[in-house]
Amino acid sequence: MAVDISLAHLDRPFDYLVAARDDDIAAPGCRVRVRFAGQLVDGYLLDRADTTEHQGRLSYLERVVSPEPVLVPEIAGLARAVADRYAGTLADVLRLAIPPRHATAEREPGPEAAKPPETPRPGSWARYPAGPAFLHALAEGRPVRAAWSALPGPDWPGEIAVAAAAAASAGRGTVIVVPDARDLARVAEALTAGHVPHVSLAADLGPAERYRRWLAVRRGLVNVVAGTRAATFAPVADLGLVILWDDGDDLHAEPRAPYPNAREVLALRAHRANAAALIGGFARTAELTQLVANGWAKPLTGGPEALRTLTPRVIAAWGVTDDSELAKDAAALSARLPSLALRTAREALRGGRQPSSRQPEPGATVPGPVLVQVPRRGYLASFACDRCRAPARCALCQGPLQITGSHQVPDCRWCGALAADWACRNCGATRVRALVTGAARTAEELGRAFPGVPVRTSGGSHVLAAVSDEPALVIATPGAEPVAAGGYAGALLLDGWALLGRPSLRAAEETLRRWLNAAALTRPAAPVVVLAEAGLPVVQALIRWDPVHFDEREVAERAELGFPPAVRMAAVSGDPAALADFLLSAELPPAAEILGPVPVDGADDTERALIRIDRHRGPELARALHAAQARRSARKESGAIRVQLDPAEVV
DNA sequence: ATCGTCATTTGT
DNA sequence: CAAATGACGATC
Repeated sequence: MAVDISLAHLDRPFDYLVAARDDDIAAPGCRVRVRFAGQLVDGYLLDRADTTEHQGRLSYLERVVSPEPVLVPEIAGLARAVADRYAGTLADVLRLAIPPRHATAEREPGPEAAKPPETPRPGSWARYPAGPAFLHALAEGRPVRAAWSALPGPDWPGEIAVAAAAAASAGRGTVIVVPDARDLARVAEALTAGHVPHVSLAADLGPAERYRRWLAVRRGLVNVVAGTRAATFAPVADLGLVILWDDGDDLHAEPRAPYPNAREVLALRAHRANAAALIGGFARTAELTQLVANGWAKPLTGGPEALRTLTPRVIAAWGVTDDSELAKDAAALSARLPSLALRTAREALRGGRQPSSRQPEPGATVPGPVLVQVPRRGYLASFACDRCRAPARCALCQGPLQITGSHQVPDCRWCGALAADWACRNCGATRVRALVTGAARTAEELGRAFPGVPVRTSGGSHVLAAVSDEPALVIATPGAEPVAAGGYAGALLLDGWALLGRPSLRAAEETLRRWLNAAALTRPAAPVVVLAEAGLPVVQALIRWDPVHFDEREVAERAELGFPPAVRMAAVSGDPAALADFLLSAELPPAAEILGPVPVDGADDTERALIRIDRHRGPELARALHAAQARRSARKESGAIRVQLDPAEVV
């Protein structure tokens, strides 16, 4: 059996005797209680056997908590593999995988088994040249794996539903994971509309309802599950397909140990279960690009005709050679809203003519709501030239500037150099300004610029799911953009600097992801103004709606620099003495490179080291880190050390 | 938390 | 030299 103790040196099965009275209910997978080192602890029965390797005396199981076999073999194996991948313990992963028991829900018989749907029609998958073949493979139960670049527009939940129906028509189950509750509602609605029997495992269900639905899945009464990241481990019977939407969203990263990411777990799960996979979104991640490069997944992208007709018309606020807009904006700059953006919004709101050289869609001139994407509150203020608003960067290392504590002079976030006699490399001005652009202030300013137009806001604790087709300004932070019933008539992406200026390895990729996600909500050929320079590769990728090539370049660059996903990184943190001891005693593979340790900002007495190793030696590194944790926990050494593989932010 | 093992101390 | 004590490590 597996005991529920997350100490690395106890992360292995223990043998117990089963009393005669428990013999018929003690089935593999059920919850049990045992005396372990004097204490009563919970655990899961992994297996029954007639013999033991153990030399000493065996204890009896204290009791069988419930005969319900909640830990099915597929998940037991997956959880072990995830623990190994992330240098964590099985107990920690099982806490993420299996919901708390609810005895009342367990006694209920559950719903009747649903009958599988017919093979679905391809529908909007027909717009993808490889779409019909992909569905055909699913309906035949073949383990096809797709890196999906979804076409812009509202059809993706329906496409997910069709894929799940295709797998179901082959008698196979599907796990669908989306970032948040609003996406989940869309997918659940599409499944219902497509007559695909399913359960939705939302995070906000009460414990009873959550366990009731989860049990219906475990008991094989439903075989399509949609949910947020906790659904990654849903014990779907005869898994045939895993689906992950918007795999770059940081909500897919589990914040509890051992910090697994839904994409990695689902890819591992599909691989182990010989199931198909559909992973993607409007954007691409470096990790998914890597899976394509390895040959694990094949690209599934829209046809050129579909791309041409469906994508918005993206306009960068500043062209590389075009100073005329910049000159016009000189006055408007103080208001942070370039005249092009205001003009575009005005035309979209009242249904004006589109200044397009291409054939405008008839719908594009119909008035409608305009989406305005603004930076999330609490972003680190980034700095820009006071005159031309080019990002202010360190003269020595090109790092981003910041203002800390009492200093009036900005310093570099990367190398720490003071930017005392800073001069703009673009225009020569010597003053910097902080770009503090909160949603509330932008809303206020836009409201004044468009008297009589309703202003709706979505973000933070107040998130709108949808807005009507009436002309309105819809101000939203990234990830909180409401869906407009008939698509937005236009969009303004105002957070370019704040996003691109973030001191993160993923800044460009993440910026493109947020832009594409917002731009995908517009009508075909609707104008989208992005406040960034047209010459930047990330802006070009948006204009051409080509996240794949952008990301391929990104991955190649990261490989040259020795950044993930070309290498595997581990972050190890804790108090300085414990960390030093850990790093010294850990028998890391010789190829591992230790960076740091350095103090962690904002935490007293905590340091962090990064460990870098070739991607193929990831398993070795994880094993060594787990062994080092085991050594520490066996010696009851004080001061916890946190080990995190693939840390999200490697600055 | 509790138990067993093994080295060390203590009592004859 | 045997019994008592205690440190340590494993934990079924």
